[in-house]
Amino acid sequence: MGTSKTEGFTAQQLELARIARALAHPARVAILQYLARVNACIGGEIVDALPLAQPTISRHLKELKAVGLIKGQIEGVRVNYCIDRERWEEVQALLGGFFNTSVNEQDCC
Amino acid sequence: MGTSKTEGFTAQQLELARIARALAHPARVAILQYLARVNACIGGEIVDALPLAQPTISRHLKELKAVGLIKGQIEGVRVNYCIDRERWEEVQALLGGFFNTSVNEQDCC
DNA sequence: CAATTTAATCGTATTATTGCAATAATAGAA
DNA sequence: TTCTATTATTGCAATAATACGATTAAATTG
Repeated sequence: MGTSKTEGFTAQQLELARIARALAHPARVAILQYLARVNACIGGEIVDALPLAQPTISRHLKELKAVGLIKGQIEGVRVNYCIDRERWEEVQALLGGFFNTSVNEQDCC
Repeated sequence: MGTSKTEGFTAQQLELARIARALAHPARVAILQYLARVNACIGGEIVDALPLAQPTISRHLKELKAVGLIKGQIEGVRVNYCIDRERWEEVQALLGGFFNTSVNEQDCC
């Protein structure tokens, strides 16, 4: 049905999936890398840095904002975007915890 | 257009997005957690453990296999699934590297 | 105010994803 | 071989995601 079932899954599983989905597009990965690399908060130069049209990037920014990974501050005509460091570390910890789940040492198949 | 553009992005960005997409569903997160938790390789009990129909889970397993996070070994009528530990650690390192990107200390907006 | 600049939203087209019922495929058991 | 058990595949239907042109909104400038 195109819609993911939510009943029967834990809040953590849903949260992990939600975060992963936010990262599940090269443009959004690129945006985050760009914002992390540039020392200052950068506005619409993101559009110049990516091979996508402005409305499309605006959409991707919106999705990243929705999961809290970035913030946008209106500054006159421009908008300064930056990574939300607090949330960034929160997500890092969540994903780190997931991947640190003890995986059996010997491959079993 | 429903299809992500791939030109203009780095191989690493595409790979990260591909991995994230594999994790972008609670059922797939749950499957990985289940396989990580259960000490032995478990076959179709996954179907009993999740609130989804068998064909749907088969589909999710296929996607996890496609990114290499799990392996399936046919054993008679059953299939033993388990996490591919090598790939698991590879993905862990990739995501870890991504999130360890130095993010500016002071929030800028 | 009019013009400009920048970002967001709308409208639309196209493709992808999700889910399940039905069916097929495969291997072992009777 | 026939039956059973288990997993994969197919065939829909519904919804989500992606992309971009056109437009709108908001603030600044002249």
